[in-house]
Amino acid sequence: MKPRKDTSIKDIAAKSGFSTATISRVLNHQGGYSKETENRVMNIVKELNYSIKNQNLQKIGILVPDLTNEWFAETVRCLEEELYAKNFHCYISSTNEIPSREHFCFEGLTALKVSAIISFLGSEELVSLAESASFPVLFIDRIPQTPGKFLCLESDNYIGGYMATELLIQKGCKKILFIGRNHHASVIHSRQKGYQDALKEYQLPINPELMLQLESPDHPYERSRDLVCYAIKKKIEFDGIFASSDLRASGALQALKQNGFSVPEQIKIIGFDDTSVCRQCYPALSSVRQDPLAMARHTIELLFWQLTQNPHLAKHMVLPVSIVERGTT
Amino acid sequence: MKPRKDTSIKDIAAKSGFSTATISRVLNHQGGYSKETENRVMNIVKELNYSIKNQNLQKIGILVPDLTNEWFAETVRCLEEELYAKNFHCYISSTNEIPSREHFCFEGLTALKVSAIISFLGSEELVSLAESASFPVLFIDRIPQTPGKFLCLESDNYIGGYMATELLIQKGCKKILFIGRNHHASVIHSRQKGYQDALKEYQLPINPELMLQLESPDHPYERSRDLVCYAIKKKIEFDGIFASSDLRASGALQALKQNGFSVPEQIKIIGFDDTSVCRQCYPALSSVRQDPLAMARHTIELLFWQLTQNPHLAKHMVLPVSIVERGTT
DNA sequence: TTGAAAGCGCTAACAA
DNA sequence: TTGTTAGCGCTTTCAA
Repeated sequence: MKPRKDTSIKDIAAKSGFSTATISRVLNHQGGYSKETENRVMNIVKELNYSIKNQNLQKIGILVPDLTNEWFAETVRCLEEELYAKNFHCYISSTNEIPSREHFCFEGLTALKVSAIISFLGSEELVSLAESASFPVLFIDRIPQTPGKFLCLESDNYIGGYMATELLIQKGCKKILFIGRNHHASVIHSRQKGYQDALKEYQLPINPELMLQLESPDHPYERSRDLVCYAIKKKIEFDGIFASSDLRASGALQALKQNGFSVPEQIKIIGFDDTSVCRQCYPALSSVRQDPLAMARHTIELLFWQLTQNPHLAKHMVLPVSIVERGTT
Repeated sequence: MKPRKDTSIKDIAAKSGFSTATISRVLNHQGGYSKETENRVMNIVKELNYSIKNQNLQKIGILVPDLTNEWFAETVRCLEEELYAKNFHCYISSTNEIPSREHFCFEGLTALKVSAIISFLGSEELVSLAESASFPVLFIDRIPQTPGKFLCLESDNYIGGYMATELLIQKGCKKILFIGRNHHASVIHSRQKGYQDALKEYQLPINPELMLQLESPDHPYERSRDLVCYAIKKKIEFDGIFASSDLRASGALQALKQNGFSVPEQIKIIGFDDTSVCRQCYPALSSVRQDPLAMARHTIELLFWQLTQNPHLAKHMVLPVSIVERGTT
């Protein structure tokens, strides 16, 4: 920690002999100066340790609900890599799943003068903030309920839910438990819709007793385990479980083991996201994979299309998912 | 996404009848105006959708090596909560464990005109960047090798390593495998030193063959599992494992199960960090707990002390760790 | 390719 | 409590 007073472009101008205008041009890569001038200026910039504070970096804000969720963390990481390759800085802000925090975080990113925000949240609040922003907002994963006006990108959660359920049915399951979460986010609803439609398609009854909902996003493993234990205690019968996330599936698996059920012989399980926990369970957990890297690449592609071509672009893109079968099915 | 041209405080001044100076004061919460003025101004600010872009928010940068590591993600989350309570915005930047990215990320945060940076990285590079910064940098977890000049905060990794090893010894282990990582970070070295000193204290031999090092931070579970499988194949004998992280411990546990060893009867295991994976293993994993919330609280306390009192404060703080015993010991 | 000078948006000193 | 005014740091225009 050094100077109290920051060096300004005036200092660089003085030391280099150029005018502040030239320094400004060089720092903003605007062109209209010689290579030699650039070198001289940049050397003095380093020498004086110019704060960069005012340099116009390319900035992207990333808004997430929860970084302790591995799928978010991994997708953010992929986004960072893609953005780094284009020399964009990215700044992450997390609401920690607190809705009232969304406004605060969005304003925080806005204050950075970012070129765009990539939002993993699509609440009404955020849609309204995005509408009045002077830069594009791209929604991914939890997209708005009416995606019409914005760039939106999501995995095919509906088909994922359908395929997961279909797999369990094809393996002989007749009574499939669904573990969801009470939340307005689009992703959970789509997965549950896929589950219900698969049951219908195979002429199995849709039993509300078999659709369990967690109340909070915290401790998905423990809450899900307890929920399944409770279902067993209540003598609810089932021979398959489709959980809306891997951690919930893993908790369910634990509940079954504790109660002496054999997996996959008596009861089969499949999760969603294909995160690392799948490979750490025993038996290893089957899951619906949504690829973080593919998600990140398409996001950045859309974003740069937006930034460079069409400032009023609206588009809704759906990425395919795939089944990864392991020991629990 | 709306206006091409941002509204400025001039617009608000015109519309409200006040001068730009008053608007500036209100926006920066500097006081010296009536409650009524504030309300009038803030209403027009909302009405005109003033960009906030220039509003002087209180900003803190957080620099982390890897957000997919649960301990980092959880500690960052706690930091965010503490900072939110003080109305500070925080901006997270991750190097994704790539050393050459440190400069890029630090500059990115500097460009935001943050009041301070909290860094989970303490490399030479960062020390040099911190020295020439015009704001305080607080190092936590992976603190610099010569912490003298800065605010530094870490868990007692040495004692943690010592206690973990001691616990295994007291439970009867004579040949304890250590799983570390080839990295200059202070934390791993301290844990390994604690391991070695505990062995010495109990007059057990320090066998280099029993100290395994992972080469990369990626896939700790898989790499650790493979490493232990390899050790078993090579007929290296051991009856206890101290792993320098929970995921490495979990991978080791998996390797033992695959090879037909019973845990904790034949071989005991303990990890480090006490992350959620400990409760998801079977048997549940014992671990050395370093509390994310305590870490965050002390960090913020030190930081605000620095920001409000002494601008040239240097201090090295060490937080206690505790053993959490579960099924693997 | 460069500089002088004007301008923009914001802050701070001072006066009322 | 508020406005006037000067000033700061940066960008942009215009002329050379």
